[in-house]
Amino acid sequence: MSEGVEWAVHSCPNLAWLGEERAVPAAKLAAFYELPPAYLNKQLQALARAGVVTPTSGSRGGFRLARPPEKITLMDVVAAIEGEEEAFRCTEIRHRGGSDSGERGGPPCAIHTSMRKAELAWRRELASQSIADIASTVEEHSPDASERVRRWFGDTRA
Amino acid sequence: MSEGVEWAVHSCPNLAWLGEERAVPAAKLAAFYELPPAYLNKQLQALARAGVVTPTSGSRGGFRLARPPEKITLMDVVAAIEGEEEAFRCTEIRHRGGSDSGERGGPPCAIHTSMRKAELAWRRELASQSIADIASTVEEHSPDASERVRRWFGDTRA
DNA sequence: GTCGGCCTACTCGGATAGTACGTGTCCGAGTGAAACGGG
DNA sequence: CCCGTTTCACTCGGACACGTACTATCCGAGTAGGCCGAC
Repeated sequence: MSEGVEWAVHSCPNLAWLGEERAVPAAKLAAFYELPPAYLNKQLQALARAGVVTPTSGSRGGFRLARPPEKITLMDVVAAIEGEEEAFRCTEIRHRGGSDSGERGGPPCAIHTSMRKAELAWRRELASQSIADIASTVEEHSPDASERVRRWFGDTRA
Repeated sequence: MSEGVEWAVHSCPNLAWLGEERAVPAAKLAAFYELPPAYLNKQLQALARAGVVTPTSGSRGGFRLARPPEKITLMDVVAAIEGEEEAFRCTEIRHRGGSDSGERGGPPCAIHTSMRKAELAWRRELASQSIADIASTVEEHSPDASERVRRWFGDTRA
């Protein structure tokens, strides 16, 4: 799995804490985690294309969450970066060479079915957890997290 | 996910139907599915390293299942090809730059925990399905599958 | 007829190129804000 | 003092190199089986 997924998921709770009315430049988020600014920008662009965040150009521009953090799931973020297609691609090799029984389609590919079943379990688990859940868990362990984030992103502004 | 996973998983039920006392060369399996022989051989080598199949050299050599198909899970095969490490790698970016609270470790990374939870659901689902289950499902839909496989792999031998 | 040795053909196994995708970087188009000047 | 215009700095967005890992291939080491000859 791409490393950009980790960056994108980490960015979201910060955007949530900073509120929906405030835009954060990719460069500032990158500085927060010491990441390559241009490359993090690329990942945020992918989030924007997927409708997870909304971009704003010009001065005081940046990215903000497109909807309340309760409505954004980990599945949304992962799908935005990795793509919607399933990881296991069935190329129907059972219909090739000596294994071909002649009839196309017919019974579904048992292996494809099994792999998809596992992948659906993964997707279901990711879809059951929202950015708000992540933010809550973090604040539960360190209650000053949101305040620290707000201060850090506010300091360099003044 | 690598395409080799599909090839490896498809190969296993065939090895199961052909019995444990009979070895099948990689080249013959490749011909069965019209795959690059040398490359399929590479995947089978990975299965051998993981202890899923046992290789045999020399004439009448090849690969056979290392244990009964009921004891081989999809997880075993996928892990043999893709590796044991989890897909989402947490690089602890939360402890870098302005996000660093000073204390290493401390509370577990909430994002890592959530991603791992989803991945465990995936692994559990894969581990719950054996090669024997796959073979049974296939035979349920087309009862002559095992017989056809045995005949095809036997024909070129005589 | 049987046994031992040799030879051959066949198999895996790892080392070696080619290619697609993820990683990282750069510069330009567009925009919003702020500064400036005139009314 | 207020408003319109201009300028400017800042942001995203897509186009451009680089590295790694998957894909594909080839050739050599090793082995099991079969053949041949001697006993």
